[in-house]
Amino acid sequence: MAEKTSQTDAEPIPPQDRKGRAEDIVQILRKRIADHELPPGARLQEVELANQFNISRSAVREILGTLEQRGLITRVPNRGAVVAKLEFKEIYEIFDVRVALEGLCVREATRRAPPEVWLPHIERFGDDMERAIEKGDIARYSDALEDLRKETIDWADNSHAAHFLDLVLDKTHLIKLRVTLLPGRAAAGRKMHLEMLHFMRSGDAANAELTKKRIIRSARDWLERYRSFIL
Amino acid sequence: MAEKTSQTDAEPIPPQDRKGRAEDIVQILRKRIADHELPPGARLQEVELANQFNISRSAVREILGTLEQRGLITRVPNRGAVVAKLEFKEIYEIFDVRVALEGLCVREATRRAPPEVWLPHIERFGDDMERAIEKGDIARYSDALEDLRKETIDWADNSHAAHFLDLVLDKTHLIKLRVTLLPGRAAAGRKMHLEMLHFMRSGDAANAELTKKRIIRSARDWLERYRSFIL
DNA sequence: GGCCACAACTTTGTTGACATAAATGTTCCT
DNA sequence: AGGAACATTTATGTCAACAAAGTTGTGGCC
Repeated sequence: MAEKTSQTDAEPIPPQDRKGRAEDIVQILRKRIADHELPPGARLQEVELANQFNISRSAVREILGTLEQRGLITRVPNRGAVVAKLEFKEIYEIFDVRVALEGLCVREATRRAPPEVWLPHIERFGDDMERAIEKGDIARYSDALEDLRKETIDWADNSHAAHFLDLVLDKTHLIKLRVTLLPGRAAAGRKMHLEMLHFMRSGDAANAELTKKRIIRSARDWLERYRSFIL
Repeated sequence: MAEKTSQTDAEPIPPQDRKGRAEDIVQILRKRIADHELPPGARLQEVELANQFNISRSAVREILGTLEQRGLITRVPNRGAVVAKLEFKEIYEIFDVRVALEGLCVREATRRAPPEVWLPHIERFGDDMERAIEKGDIARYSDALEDLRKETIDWADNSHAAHFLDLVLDKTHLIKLRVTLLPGRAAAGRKMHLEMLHFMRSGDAANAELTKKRIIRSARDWLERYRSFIL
């Protein structure tokens, strides 16, 4: 076995910046788990992580604690931590929660933001995007979607909803991507999002919310239809 | 100063039951914080807690970590943990989240549970309860409400929604109680819940959901009106 | 040859000591 | 007296060693 697992970071060890560093490492691991770079079932060994990030075992332990709270890993006593598996049922649970919370965020964002906020997004989801999707440039759509989501949550100004959405989106990040990649999904999603954005622009919070809910439910239906492909 | 803060528990220290014990202590502290037995701003000192529960400081540390994740305490570096304060804004945020998630739970519970499940609750919220409330027996109403909430969440069968509701209800537990104690609120709440229960009994998930949402929004309005009393 | 028992090894759990930062108390100088 | 610098105290942050549990490998016995 190799002497040491590669150290991602070999800085001169800042003196008392432990706290912030731990926070950073949580983000890194969140991303790796969300992207399945650490796939479900993968073991997270304390000493290995300690070496990898050049931190002490107790720091690793604390980090594992927060990842456990977030539901990203499960710890079995005396056996360590593994990346949590996402049960089928959980996926549907999360869709329902997303319908509720993202709907809330769209509604509130529509109420709070000045209408012109949505103009750049309407532009971005327009004809150019339609052509890009037709050519298979799904990443562009996905990026636009992500930016819109961020801005919406920002304007919704509800830290609790934002936090909870953060938690569930970590778990279903990859599934969301895969659904977007399904043939025809991006085109359908673009159209509906454009519709939603027009409601937002005109300040029609109720219809914006309904449309967002329809979008998420529709994504769930696509997942259901193609589930053998995606899971 | 006293030698030792009183030990709540002086068992012979079970051998390797650390994990479960820590979990218990989290529940205890959750309750104490929710009830304001530990009021906002109260300090939680590590050694003190360690003595009180007869556990090691690192165990306390882990417990404080989970309480922090739950948003019940805030930790400032090198200064320790204090019970988190609930800002005005947060209360409104939580009401909105509750409308979304409890609405979801009522809808799904209505869909999943056999209708007769709600009969005992309808009974319980009936005329007897009306008279009890008139006589000022608010506790009885509050208990019935709590049982209904638990059964609803149970039948809704959405662990994510249940978890998130757990988190926010810890924070607003006391406020919820105080609103219930406002003159007239319990009577109004009873009536609306009875209405909701009839929808649930007849399997009308959509109207049950709408009614639940109306109930929570109404509670928010009461809070707003009497906020100088409650906060 | 299969299987149980035992032993070595690996990994997590726990404890206590030490380091460091903030708060408090004290002293000395103006 | 007032205040700044310093010392003390108190609590948290960090680390490394030790203990316990689990896993794996080996050997003997039937």
